[in-house]
Amino acid sequence: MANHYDITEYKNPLFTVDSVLFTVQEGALKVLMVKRTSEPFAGRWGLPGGFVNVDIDDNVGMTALRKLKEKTSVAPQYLEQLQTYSGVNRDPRGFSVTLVYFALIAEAQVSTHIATVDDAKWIDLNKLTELPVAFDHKFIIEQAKERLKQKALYSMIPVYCLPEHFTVGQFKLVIETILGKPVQRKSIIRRIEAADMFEKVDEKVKSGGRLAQLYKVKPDVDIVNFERNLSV
Amino acid sequence: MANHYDITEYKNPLFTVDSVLFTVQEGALKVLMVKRTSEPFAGRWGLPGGFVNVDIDDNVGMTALRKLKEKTSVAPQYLEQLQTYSGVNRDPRGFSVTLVYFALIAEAQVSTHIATVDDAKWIDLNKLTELPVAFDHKFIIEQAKERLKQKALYSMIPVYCLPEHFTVGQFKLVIETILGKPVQRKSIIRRIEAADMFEKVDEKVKSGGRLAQLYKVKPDVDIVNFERNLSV
DNA sequence: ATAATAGTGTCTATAAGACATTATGTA
DNA sequence: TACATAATGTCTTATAGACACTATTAT
Repeated sequence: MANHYDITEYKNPLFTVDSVLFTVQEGALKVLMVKRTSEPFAGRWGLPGGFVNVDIDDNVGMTALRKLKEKTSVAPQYLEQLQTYSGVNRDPRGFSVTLVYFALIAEAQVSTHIATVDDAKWIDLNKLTELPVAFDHKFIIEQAKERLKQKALYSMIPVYCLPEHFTVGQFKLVIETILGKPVQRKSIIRRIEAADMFEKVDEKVKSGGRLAQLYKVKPDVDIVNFERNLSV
Repeated sequence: MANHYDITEYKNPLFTVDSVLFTVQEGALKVLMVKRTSEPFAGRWGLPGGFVNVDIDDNVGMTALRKLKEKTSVAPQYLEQLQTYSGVNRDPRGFSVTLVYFALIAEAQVSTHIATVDDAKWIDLNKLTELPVAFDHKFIIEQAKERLKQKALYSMIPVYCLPEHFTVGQFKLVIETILGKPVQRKSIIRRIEAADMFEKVDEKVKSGGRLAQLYKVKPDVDIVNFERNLSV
């Protein structure tokens, strides 16, 4: 082919796909970390991820899902691209590029699986400083957390940390955990109504007081973005 | 090294960096396109970009800047990551990954340079359908445009399509061009004051009526995000 | 004086915050 | 009955939209 651009002339950067999978468990924001068995940073904890397998992955989103499934056994309820991190110094093997995904899941969906493996576990974001972490993953997790906090202000994505059926009280707790501050129950109810993403389940559950209405996400709805943030 | 992960075992995906550089010129939103001289898609128009040169690029942001500088001679006033696009079918050479940046520049900064080269030109977004475009770049440009519109609702980034000194009237025109609908002059003035990103220049310019106050961006300020969108 | 654009004043509309009130469950 | 949590009602607050009004320039 004339003018064919021969890629073998170029040193290709190392390309990997990692994911920051968040959940809310016992009123704490947690992130899934994996104990590394191979160099570099063997023995330290890092984000679940790895290399693209061009023979089985149709695109890099599938790489992220495949690697997450290896650790959790299921696909996350929410997945979007966060950012790409790159540099000549972030990996001792040379110039590296990591595409990082940002994911949410209900803890109950994966708790039994996580409990059975010993190389993956939920790390409380407030205890991340104590953990020996590989690469720049601590920094990446902080950026992912900021994105999550921002999105929690103008969208309902925190619902993807909840089980299929959930109450307003549970929703409130998840949002408050993510934001690190209280929000008005009334504001959440108003948004549940305005978003038109949710429907009442014909069932109520105990709550310590009056029975609480259960809600679920309507099938095949998209995330609604509000025009205003909750107050910061 | 024990457990060293040998990357030569893996077929590495093709990794490139492209940029969607927008400007506003004569009341129209335009994007910088480059005529491709090499395969694939030789002769078609594509986004400015190319392969990382790991010997001279410290990170992929520098790749984007280097490639843009080749076409415009200057660095854009605003640059951020848009998204990564990937797939086994988007490039005939095989599985490819493109990290796309999203950039803004004042047209006056580059007009003379663009005029001297014949492989790069500004394409009106409304005339993009007529142009033979390489890869999935048409789709990518549409997504970049959506991001720009969204950001114009809650931030002042459209200012990066303006020259160093600008009037409220010019700012208004740029925002309206990006959003494709009129906005209240008053709303812009309110945000200019609230953002605390701008300062008055001790100079006014002709406008067809009363002289218009010039503004400029304060040095080293960050972009302010508002808690509310302009109305959609 | 007239037209044109800049800039201000101010009323309305919308959605979030605050918080009192009512509802309904358990101990 | 006491208490706890759910759910509603409603007043306040903040900021954008609408638009009238004033200011200043050129012709």
